[in-house]
Amino acid sequence: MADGPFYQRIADDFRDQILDGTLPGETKLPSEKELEQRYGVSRIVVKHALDVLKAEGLVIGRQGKGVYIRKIDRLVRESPTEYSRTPPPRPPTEREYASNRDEARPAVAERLGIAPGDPVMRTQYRYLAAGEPIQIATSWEPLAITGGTAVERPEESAVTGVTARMEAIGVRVDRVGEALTCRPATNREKGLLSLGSTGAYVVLIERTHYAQDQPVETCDLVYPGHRYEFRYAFTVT
Amino acid sequence: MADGPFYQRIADDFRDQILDGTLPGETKLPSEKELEQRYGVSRIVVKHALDVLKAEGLVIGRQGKGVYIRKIDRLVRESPTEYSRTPPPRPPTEREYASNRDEARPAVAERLGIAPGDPVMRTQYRYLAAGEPIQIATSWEPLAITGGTAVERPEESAVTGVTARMEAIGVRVDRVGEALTCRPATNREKGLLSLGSTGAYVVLIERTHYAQDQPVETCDLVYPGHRYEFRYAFTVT
DNA sequence: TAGTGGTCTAGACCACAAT
DNA sequence: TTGTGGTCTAGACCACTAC
Repeated sequence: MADGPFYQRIADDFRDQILDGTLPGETKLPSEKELEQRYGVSRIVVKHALDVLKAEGLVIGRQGKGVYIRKIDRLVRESPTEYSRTPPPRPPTEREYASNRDEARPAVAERLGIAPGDPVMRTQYRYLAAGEPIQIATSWEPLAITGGTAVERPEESAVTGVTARMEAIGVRVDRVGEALTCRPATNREKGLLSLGSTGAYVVLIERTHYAQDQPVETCDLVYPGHRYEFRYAFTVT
Repeated sequence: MADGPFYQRIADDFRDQILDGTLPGETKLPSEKELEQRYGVSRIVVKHALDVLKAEGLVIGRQGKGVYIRKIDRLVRESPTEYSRTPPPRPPTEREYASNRDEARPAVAERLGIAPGDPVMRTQYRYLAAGEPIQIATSWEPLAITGGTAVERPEESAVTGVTARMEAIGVRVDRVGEALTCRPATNREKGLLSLGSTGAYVVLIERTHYAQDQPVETCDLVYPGHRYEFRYAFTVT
């Protein structure tokens, strides 16, 4: 068999069986006592192996019941081939939001092509489906563009959607860029997304809208990583 | 302060500092002994906290030296806005590959719109930069399409790239779809990508090429999740 | 009440790095 | 030699679940 420490061998055994579907979601793992006997190690080694799997988000411990394989039923984020100016109907989600004037942090300033400290409108969103949070987002718009207009506050405008709102003030969005990365969730994200304390990683999409190569809005979209699949479609020319 | 168990409080403290950049890459964490005293807990609790951070891929333990914050220098995978038929020059990477006739597994068959067990050409790739593996991929093509042609074996053809090879046998690729997910690495992937035993998660892109809505090739692209950023660009119409 | 996992302690031995 | 992290043991107490 494999060498390496016992706890890794145990974790490796289960990880591959979980990932290849041999052990489907909601399956109960053998009890810690049984694993001690099966592998001939002490309880703490078994727990260490299970802790690894928990931290990877593959299993969930339920006190008094057992350790269960985490069920994965991925939501799909369809990325539009073309970002149209008439956005498609939204899925049945609730939305919480709040807008505040703010000064651009350096990272945001760079994305918006403005100076750090320049005034921006920051809007924070949280999307829920069936009462469960499924996405959070933070958007920044330079007040140099929207300040004083009818669409200054994104969610209190007559029209919604970045392209449509910009269009309403004569700014024609012609390009959108997305940068997607994957990382562990911060404590704030765990709280807002109701993620467990272990095995929580998120997918972060940094999205920027441009009008003639000038950024007019940038946004951090944060998704629970284990719950989503991201689809992109391209046309070959 | 936060409540919850000590090991989580410790892990939470460091996680947020690492993610917001307060603690940059290659920083050495305080020694376990020092953390014991700082938090007033036993060594095993400190180790548990560090184990959580290791499993999340945020820190790396170096025996005899200390625990260090993992450095992140992300490679960028630029996704072409339009998949052109003359692919852009490849980055300076080496490539290993092997092609074999195979029978389609059910999951692959479904992606290719063929029956399970139908003959396919399976090609496995591994890409290396500066000797380090940075990506692995597995491609499947129905032999019903390429069998007996000059491009049957992808890497031994005069032209490379799916669109160009298909073009050479009169199949005109007009659409490409990608589905991106994030998950822990399997043992096989850890081996092929030289990933450490802990904190290893990958980004999987399932990509399919279509010609008139008929799948002509499908491919699993596997990237080390912590090392990559994925960019997508869209034109607003 | 019995079985389960969750947290924590005290201590041992090992491998490796720096000096 | 000293300090570091890596692995493992034996055992305690708690919280929760099921019966």
